[in-house]
Amino acid sequence: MLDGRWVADHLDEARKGLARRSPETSALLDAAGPLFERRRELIGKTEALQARRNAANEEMSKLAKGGDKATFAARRDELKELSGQIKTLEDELGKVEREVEERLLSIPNLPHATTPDGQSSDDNPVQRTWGEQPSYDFEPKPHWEIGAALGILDFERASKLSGARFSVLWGMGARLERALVAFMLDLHTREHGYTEVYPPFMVKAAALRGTGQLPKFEADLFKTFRNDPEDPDALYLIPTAEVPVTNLHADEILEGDQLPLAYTAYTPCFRSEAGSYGKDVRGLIRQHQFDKVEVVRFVPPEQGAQQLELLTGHAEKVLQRLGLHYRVVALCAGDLGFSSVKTYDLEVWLPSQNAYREISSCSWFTDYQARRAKIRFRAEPKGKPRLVHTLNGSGLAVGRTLVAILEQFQQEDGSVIVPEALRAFMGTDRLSAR
RNA sequence: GGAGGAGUGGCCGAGUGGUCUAAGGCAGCGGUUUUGAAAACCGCCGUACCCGUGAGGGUACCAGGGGUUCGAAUCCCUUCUCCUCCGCCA
Repeated sequence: MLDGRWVADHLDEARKGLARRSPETSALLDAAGPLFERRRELIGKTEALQARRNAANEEMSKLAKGGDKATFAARRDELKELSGQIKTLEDELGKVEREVEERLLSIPNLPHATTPDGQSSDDNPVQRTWGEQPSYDFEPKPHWEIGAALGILDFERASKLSGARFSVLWGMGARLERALVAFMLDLHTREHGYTEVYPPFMVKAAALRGTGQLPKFEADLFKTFRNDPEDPDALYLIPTAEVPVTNLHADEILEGDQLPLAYTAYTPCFRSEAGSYGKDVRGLIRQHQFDKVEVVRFVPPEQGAQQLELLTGHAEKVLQRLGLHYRVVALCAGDLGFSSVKTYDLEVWLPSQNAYREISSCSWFTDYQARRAKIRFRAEPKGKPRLVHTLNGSGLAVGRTLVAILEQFQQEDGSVIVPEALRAFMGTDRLSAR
């Protein structure tokens, strides 16, 4: 979340920044100024009375020992009155603070100066393109046809088990999924310096609040409960490893010389995607459950911008090693994720759709997540704690990588060439129907 | 799931209603001493927020929330976490 104090002091600047996302967004600030003033005022009043009570307590302590019952009783009655006033003020202050907090939690981050203007994904400028767009002297098939013909992809049985938007991988399909996870984790740990993490796949609401999924995006999540759907301790299935991995350091003060911290994690991801029905109804592109290898970095604020380039490069390396043609776009302000100030999407080429499709999203959150999750560090051993900057990116979405491999490396006879980098894991250089 | 026990500052640990601003120790930082080091001694040593240009002042926080009281780390209720034993179990 944004710094409430900064927002109160820079309302115009904040409003301008949010307006780059959308006009409605900047309206979220309208009540912020007066509310913050009210908070200040209440803190002043409350603390003044609390100070009086503290002073009186000392006196009461002496009176209690002195044995002057009458004076004691008189003072006690006065103080009862004071305590009542304090209680009222504290309750009021609590209400205002909760309201400030609630509002701040639903205000998105301010787009970075280098984030391009624009309203939708159509306005995202292409930064660079890697590799040659492959050409085929036959009509390239969609991955679900290729997968069905190879006997490795099964949506009918998945539907029997779990309904729409689930999939079953068979045989070499399942193995390819596993190979991709292992390949990606190996690359990031051995060559890019990431520490591998295996986190829980279910988290508390606090973790989701820390990274920004809650309170605004509850509808996109799967929530679990035992008896009571409103149970405040109910757990959610993670929509991305970003959530458990970023929150690993919630409520911590890190030492400056530990930074940057770099973690990579494989997890399944669970998304309800309530708003997206009708899109990508066929195939593996949009599923309620999918695998992803994520990379997450905790860095000093000064390094945020350069670390985004570094992290994006690490995600790109996966595609490069696999030989998959892709491009990089910069998300425009209107298309930017809630917590991000700047995001690069990697888009892989899908010949059957004659389009580039998102396979990774690499974002810089400045101190927005760190403030929510209270992730701080000391630049100097004795220095004041400061908020870190967090970044993360998919490295990569595994299911979509599998899709890209099937589609880009498909052959006219229905077989699929296995990329060099995966052959040791797969034990073969080609997937064929038998 | 059942029965017990526990949750204090980076760590250990004292503290069961009023010198409250949490004893003491360890670790850490600064200094004295020393040719240097160790040891010893002295000092410092949490976080957030509010007021103040500043020096500084104030408030809150002893797992979380609520309550009793003039006053709570200390009593009561509740949630969570951890430990021990029993049951079940990949």
